[in-house]
Amino acid sequence: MSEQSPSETSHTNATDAPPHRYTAALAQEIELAWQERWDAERTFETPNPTGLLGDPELAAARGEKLFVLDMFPYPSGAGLHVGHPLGFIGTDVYSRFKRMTGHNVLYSMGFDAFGLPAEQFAVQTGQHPKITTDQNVATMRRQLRRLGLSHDPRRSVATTDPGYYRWTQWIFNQIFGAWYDTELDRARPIAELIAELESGARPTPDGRPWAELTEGERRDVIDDRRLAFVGDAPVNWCPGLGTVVANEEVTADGRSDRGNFPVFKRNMRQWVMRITSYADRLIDDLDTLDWTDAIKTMQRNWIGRSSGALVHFGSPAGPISVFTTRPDTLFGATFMVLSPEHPLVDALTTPEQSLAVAAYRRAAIIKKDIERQDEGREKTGVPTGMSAVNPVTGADIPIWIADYVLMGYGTGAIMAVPSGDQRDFEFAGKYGLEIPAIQQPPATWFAAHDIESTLDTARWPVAFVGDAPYVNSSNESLDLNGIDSVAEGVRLTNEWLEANGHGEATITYKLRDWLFSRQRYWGEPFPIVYDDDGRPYALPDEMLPVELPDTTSFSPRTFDPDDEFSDPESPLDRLESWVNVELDLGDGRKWYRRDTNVMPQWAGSCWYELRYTDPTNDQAFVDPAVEAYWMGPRTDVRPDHPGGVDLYVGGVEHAVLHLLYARFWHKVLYDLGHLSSKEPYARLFNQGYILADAYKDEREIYIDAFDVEERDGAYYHDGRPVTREWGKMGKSLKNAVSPDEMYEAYGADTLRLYEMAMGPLDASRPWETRDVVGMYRFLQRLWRAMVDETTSEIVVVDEPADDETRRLLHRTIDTVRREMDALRFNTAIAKLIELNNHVTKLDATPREVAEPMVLMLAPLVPHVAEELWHRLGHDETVTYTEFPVADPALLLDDTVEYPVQVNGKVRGRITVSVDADRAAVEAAALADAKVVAAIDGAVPKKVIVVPGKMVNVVV
RNA sequence: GGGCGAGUGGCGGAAUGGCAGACGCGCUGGCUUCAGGUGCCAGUGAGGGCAACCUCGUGGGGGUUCAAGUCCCCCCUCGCCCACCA
Repeated sequence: MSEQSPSETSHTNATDAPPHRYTAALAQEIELAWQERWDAERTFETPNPTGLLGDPELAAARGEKLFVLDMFPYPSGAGLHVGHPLGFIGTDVYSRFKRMTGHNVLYSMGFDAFGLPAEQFAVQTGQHPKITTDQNVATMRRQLRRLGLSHDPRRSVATTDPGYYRWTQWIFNQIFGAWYDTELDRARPIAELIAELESGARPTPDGRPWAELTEGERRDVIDDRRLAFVGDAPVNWCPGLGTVVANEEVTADGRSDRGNFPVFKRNMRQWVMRITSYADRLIDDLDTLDWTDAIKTMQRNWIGRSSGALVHFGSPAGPISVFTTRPDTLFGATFMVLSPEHPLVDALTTPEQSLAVAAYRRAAIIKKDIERQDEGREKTGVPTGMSAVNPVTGADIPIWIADYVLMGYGTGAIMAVPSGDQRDFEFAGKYGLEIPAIQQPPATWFAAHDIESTLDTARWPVAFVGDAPYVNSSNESLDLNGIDSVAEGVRLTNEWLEANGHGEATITYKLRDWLFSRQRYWGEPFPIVYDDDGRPYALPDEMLPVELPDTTSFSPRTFDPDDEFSDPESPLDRLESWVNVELDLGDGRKWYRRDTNVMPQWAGSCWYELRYTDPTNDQAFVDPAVEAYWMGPRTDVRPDHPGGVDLYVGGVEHAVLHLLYARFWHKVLYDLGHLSSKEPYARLFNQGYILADAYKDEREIYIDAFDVEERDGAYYHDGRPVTREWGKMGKSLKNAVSPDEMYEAYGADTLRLYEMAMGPLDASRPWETRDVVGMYRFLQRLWRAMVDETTSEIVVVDEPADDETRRLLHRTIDTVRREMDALRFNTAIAKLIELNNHVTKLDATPREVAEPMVLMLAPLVPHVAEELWHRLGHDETVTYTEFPVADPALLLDDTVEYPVQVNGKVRGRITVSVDADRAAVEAAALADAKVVAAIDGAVPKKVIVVPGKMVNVVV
């Protein structure tokens, strides 16, 4: 039975739509069939140039390499909503487009599956996190496949797979086995440091010959230099989570990023990575990256490089160093302020002041940052009773403590220059401290503050900051008076400080070293054991991976969130039989204790893009030739191209954490000679978010957004008024739309098309379910233009297209190619709809238009495009079919229409030959009846002709 | 307080300094239908006019230009990031 009769149709179809209309049911049928065929034919497998996935001939035939990457997801148990795959659809469209324009595209998807949520879910349900994680990964793979994403399935990785984290541990050992050579400005293997120490080329810290050091002393010297080391340093202890966390995971109000528990600064022995050694390179190499300025600025601010000077002030407790960006204002430093946590506070406090100081310190420590903010910027502090000596004036200046000076930045102490710093100015004003003028502000400054020009600072409303001549700024050997440049003042002061041993120019960073250990279960174990003296040893490669031991006791020990003095306890500590291990590390069999920390969740995401390139390699984390092929520097793109992924798409929320850590690891691996690329991500594109309305009732509780009714601009739920707000789509706001609903109603191609059409990829935009139907109608019109809805026969004709249609086709090809290349899919879609709307009006669709139209749509709606391509008589997948190329001859018409403006307003339009010269265009414009009427007899002063664009007559 | 970005119809959004509002939603009218829906066709920035057309119009105010949504200055609003960083 090949034909259906009309009568059958009306009985079998409740909606009496024609039997072969492009409906949701047909879309689903097409989509599932093609997804199966792609799998069966291994359509999206991408050849490497060599190695296990190597096929050099196919790789060459596919064309130029292109590596397209998504930020890989965390496989949560909640399932996807339509907001999640926005970026994935974008990269898929781009990858498919690039395959059709002669590129060998690496495109894969992995899962960032270690971390707290899986563990917390496991604790709640009693299910082992491995089980729930595997289930979630499987679910997510299925959901992503249903969208038709063209990933190479062989290259998918999960960070929790021992075959993957074996290499995460191996990289850790590389970092552990490296030190930073500040002269060569790169990391080097620790063996080279030992060789230099042994030969005497590099002196030991205390100058004694290497041979005279005991074995223990040697280990201390070496361990002190490692890029990954166990340090006893102030860390962020979060009792509520039962683990320490990195600075980057602590919010501005001193709470944990996850869980929102209080975080306390405590000294503890923890793993630390020396990311600060790379601070300059992490800033400087941003210039070589094709990233948005917004993200680059965030990274620069986070690293927070500022140049200035360390100045040493004499005091009864010895020299106190302060950091300042304005050493030139030293003559105006009339007091000094220490942070309440500063180690010298006790030594600098007189007995008379000790009660007041102790009370203030206690209050400062208890006060949470959030309370400090509540109090606004009102400065508080107490004097210690002692004084320091200002090195340029020789004057005794009082030492205060105040909580506006932070222990975590600079040296935790400042020189206070009240006339040149607003905070110091406020503090001095409050406590009646001296405010000598050291610069003569310009008249404009006084005018702006509406006061007369005076050096009486008591009448200034604010401190002065900027270039202005110095006054009161000289001693016997340094004279800044009259100089009106801050840069020059800084230079002269720094010279003087260094010459007189009172200080030196220096650079300070906000970036701290990276706290790398966590007292949790669901993470990568450290490949480290300790001997009886507590010294760490990296396990040799052949003992990797150190598998996460199976246990039912994976709950972390958490504490009362406010119990600052609790101590972390790793779940792995409880596994005595795993912790104690007998090994031969080249020194005979001995007992060791394993490290019981796990790595932070960021570890696995620091290098996953590298593993995509060579996922099955069990000899190396990546074959150097494979890495060089996919990620090597592209000097053809720009001379200082650092290499890396060609396009990385993800949300802006990873601006500092993941993107900084991954760059750091990549640079270490580059320094150690394992990589050809200096950076992991050459180009970064931040996609927007899908937003949706969310509604709260009177109790401020979110209510299901789909039960809300709108009446006259107000919103109601069960008849009661609710308030509308705006947020990211998600379960917590109760406004998530599932992709399954969209497949059911329209199919995956419509969903893909809608997400790409709703706006530019980098902009956030609101989800509107009712708008989706527009793209569905477009696909129906497309289908109808090629397939008879009653008979399912192809209705494309072989007669040539008329001239107008052909020209429109080629203009569309020209634009769509450019727009897709620039990731502007929304405008590409608009052009394709225009073309289709034109084709719809023709009596029949010419093949010469139908085929390129299908090919142009293939990246966006791959299933329906494959189906139409197949029905048009092609056996091969569209995936590697060449994308249409516009014929330049058809981009220009024989005639061109010019709007004619009179004084900037359009008054008429003329049509002239495309090769009419300026004079001819002008003559035609001035002859146009409407233009003549608008000019109304006046003599044109000037006629501007913009060739191909327009004419403007000025009268 | 600092940095970055954005303000265009009822809505999402288009516009290398050169015809503002492409494309889609919604809305209005029509065709199809017993009907509803679906589908199709046409119209749709505001105001005026029977009409051809005219006037106004891209957050507000100034400026540059033959020409400004676009460039410059000031202001307002919103979003994001950082925030007593010495």
